[in-house]
Amino acid sequence: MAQVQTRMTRQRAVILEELRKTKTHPTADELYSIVRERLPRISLGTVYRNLDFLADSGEIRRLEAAGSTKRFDGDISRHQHVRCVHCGRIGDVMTPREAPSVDGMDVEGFASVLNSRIEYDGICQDCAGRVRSTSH
Amino acid sequence: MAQVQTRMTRQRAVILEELRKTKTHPTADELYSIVRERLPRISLGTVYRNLDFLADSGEIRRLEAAGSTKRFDGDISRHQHVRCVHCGRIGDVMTPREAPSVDGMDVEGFASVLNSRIEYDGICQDCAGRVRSTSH
DNA sequence: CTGCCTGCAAACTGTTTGCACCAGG
DNA sequence: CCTGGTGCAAACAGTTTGCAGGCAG
Repeated sequence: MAQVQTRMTRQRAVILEELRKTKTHPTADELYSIVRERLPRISLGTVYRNLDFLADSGEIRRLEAAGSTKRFDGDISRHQHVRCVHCGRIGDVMTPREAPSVDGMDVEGFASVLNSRIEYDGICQDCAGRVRSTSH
Repeated sequence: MAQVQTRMTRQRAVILEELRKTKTHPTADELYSIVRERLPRISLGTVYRNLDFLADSGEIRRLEAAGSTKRFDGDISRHQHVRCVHCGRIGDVMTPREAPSVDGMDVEGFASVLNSRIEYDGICQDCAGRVRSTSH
């Protein structure tokens, strides 16, 4: 169950460092272009592999958010997210409400309920501006 | 802004009917194979187009759930979902907790917060059985 | 040295779209 | 009829993976 071995390659280190530095909850692609400025020859596959690795080992968080593209967060402290319904961008909620307990919850067809989470939908400032100018 | 015109084709009717009949919150693909039993020549593209259409016109609900594959719900009443962390399957929560209000919520970078929703993670019975037998 | 990790490219999955024909109202 | 909807296939976007060589420890 524990990791057999871990190699801190330059790629892995830079990915982790840049993810922790940014506050934008980037997709793998976005992080790829950020990291490429420091490691021009890194491949997208490596970014994916390391994001998976880092998420599995608990150093970063895979966001369980709606939307087609996965996003990642270098901040693993417990906090909640707003997601822009137009572009999928994610922001941090500063004053989180308590998510309800799942103790004793019983759902048909489910063996167990592990935890709950509050998700917020919103409109980010960029999209708000864009909608105002576009007829939509 | 209103729909210009709407044609209730056989395909659209069957898709809507089958989606309302099932309780499994199917993906487009799953619904495709259900519908194909009645309309063997229907195309997957048509299923996607109609799911989009029906969701936009409010007759069905696109589930804003985590996971890579979109799922749809023929039940548009307000209720909450548990999602299996292994297979993505979705179940209905029978006794929903109230989702917190978003009045006056302010998030940096966001113009507005529209609504909140509680999501539950769980393990469905199928996966629970499978995990027990597999070493994982 | 050893074998985990990388770059590269091809493969895959889920979804969208262009086009010519079809059929609902 | 007329124009939205359909089937089909090709195109896309995001992600995963096989392979040969590279580098961390």
